[in-house]
Amino acid sequence: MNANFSKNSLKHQIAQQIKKSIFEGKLEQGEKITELQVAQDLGVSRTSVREAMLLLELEGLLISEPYKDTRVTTISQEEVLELLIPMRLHIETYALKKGFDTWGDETNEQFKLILENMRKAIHYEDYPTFIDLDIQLHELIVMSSKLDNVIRIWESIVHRIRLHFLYQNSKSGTLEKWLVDHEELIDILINGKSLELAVESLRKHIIDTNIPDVYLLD
Amino acid sequence: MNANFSKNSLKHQIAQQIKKSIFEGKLEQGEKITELQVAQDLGVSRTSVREAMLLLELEGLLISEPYKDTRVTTISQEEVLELLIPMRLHIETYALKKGFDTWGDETNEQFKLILENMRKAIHYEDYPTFIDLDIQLHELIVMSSKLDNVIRIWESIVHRIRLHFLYQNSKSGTLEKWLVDHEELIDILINGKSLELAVESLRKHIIDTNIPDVYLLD
DNA sequence: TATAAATAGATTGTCGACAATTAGACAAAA
DNA sequence: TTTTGTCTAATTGTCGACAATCTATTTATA
Repeated sequence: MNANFSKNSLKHQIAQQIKKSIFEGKLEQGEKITELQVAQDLGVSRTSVREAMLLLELEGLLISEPYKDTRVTTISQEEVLELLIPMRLHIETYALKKGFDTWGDETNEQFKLILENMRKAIHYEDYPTFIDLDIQLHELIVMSSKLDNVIRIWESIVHRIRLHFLYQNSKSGTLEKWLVDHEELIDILINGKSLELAVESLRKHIIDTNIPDVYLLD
Repeated sequence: MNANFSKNSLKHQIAQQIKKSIFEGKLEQGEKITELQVAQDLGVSRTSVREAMLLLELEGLLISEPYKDTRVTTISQEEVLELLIPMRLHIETYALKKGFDTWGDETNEQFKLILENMRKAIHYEDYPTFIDLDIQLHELIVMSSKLDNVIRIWESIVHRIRLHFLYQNSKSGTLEKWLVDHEELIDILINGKSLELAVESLRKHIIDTNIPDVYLLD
C-alpha cells in the first residue's frame, strides 16, 4: 500500500490556489480571507473552500477562530529557528534513510533539473522562485520515502518555514552562497554512493542554509 | 493574542467522539468508518462529520483516498520509535522551555491530580486510563506554552503514538516501572526550581518510557 | 469456461439554502 | 462624555439534496 499522491480533489486544488496566492505575496501575513470571496473567485461552492481552508489551517498557513474571520498566519522567527527547522531536519533525514535505496536515474534527472532552474532563478534574481525550487528539492527527498505519514507531517511544517523565508528580505550575497550550497548537496545526492554521506550532507545543508548569518560567529 | 482552546465547535466534538471510539478500542486498526453511519449515530449532518474526519485524517488517525473508504490508521512501530518519539521529544522540551515560567500552584495541583489518578489506574490495572493520564500530563506541559503552532504540531503526532501504546500489549511489570517514572518526573516538575533540570528530566522520561524493553540491553 | 461489459448499491464529493454568531454603526440613557 | 443596548450587514456553521465515483454482482460474449 504505497503513498497516495493524487491530491487532485477539488479541496486540494483550491488549497493549492490559496497557497499560491500566499507564496506569491498576493496575500500577506495577517490578511483576512473569506470563504465566499474565494468561492466566487474560483467558481466553486463554499463547502469546498471551507474544506480547503481547513486543510491550510492544519498546515499552519491560516488561523481561525469559530465564527470569526480566517487570516494568514503570522510567522515567528524564533519558532521557525528553534522548533520547525530542527523538526524538519529530523523528518528529512528519516525520509532520506527510507527512500535512498529506491532512487534511480529518474530521480537524478529531477535533481539536475531543479539545480538548473535554480541557476536561472539566481540569474534573474528571482528569489520567490528560488525558494520554490528549494522546497521542491526537499519535497523530492521526502516523497521518495513513500511514507504517507512522513509526507503529511513534513507538509504540516514546511509551509510555515517557506513563509518565513519569503518574508525575510534576502541579501543578494546570500543567494550566491545558497546556490553553491545546493550544488554541493545535489552533487553528493546524485553521485554519492553512501547513505551515510548523503544524510550527513543533508543535515549540514539544512543547518547551513537555515541558520541566519546573525547566529554565525566569525 | 493567546492560544484558542475553545475547541467546542461541532466538528471538534465529533472528532472527539470518534477519537474516543478509537482509543476505547471500539474501532480497530484498519477498520472502515463511514460518514453517514457516524452522522446518524450522533444525530448530526454529514457535512460536520466530514470536517471532523478531515481533522482526524490530518492528525494521522484516519486515512482515506478520494471516493474510497476511510479507515483507522495502521500504526508502524518503526515509524513511532524512529520518527514520532524523537519529534515528540523535541516539541515537548521546546514547549517546556516556553511555558515553565508561567507555572503556578494551579499547575502543580493538576500534576498532583494526574499522578493520583495514575496510582488508581495502576491499582485497577486499567491500562487505557493510564495511557490517557500519561497523555494528559504531557498535554499539560505542551498547553502551558500557549503557542498555537506548537500545540497543533504536537497533536498531529501524539495521537498516533497513543495508538501505538494502546495496541501494544503491556506487561504488568512495566506498569509499575512507569508509575515510578512518572512519580519522579512530576516530583521534579513541581519541586524543581531549575528549568534545565526539568528539561533534562522530561527528556530522560520520554526516552525511558518510550523505548521498549527489547531495545534495552541488560 | 473465462473474460469483459453492464448494472445496482453504497459511499464520497459538491452544491445552494438557511441558521447562528460576530463586529460595527447607531441610538438611548446615565 | 461615556456607557449601554439594539439593530444590521457580513461571515461562518450546519444541513439535506443531488452528482460523481467506486465496488461487487450480474450478465453478455468469445
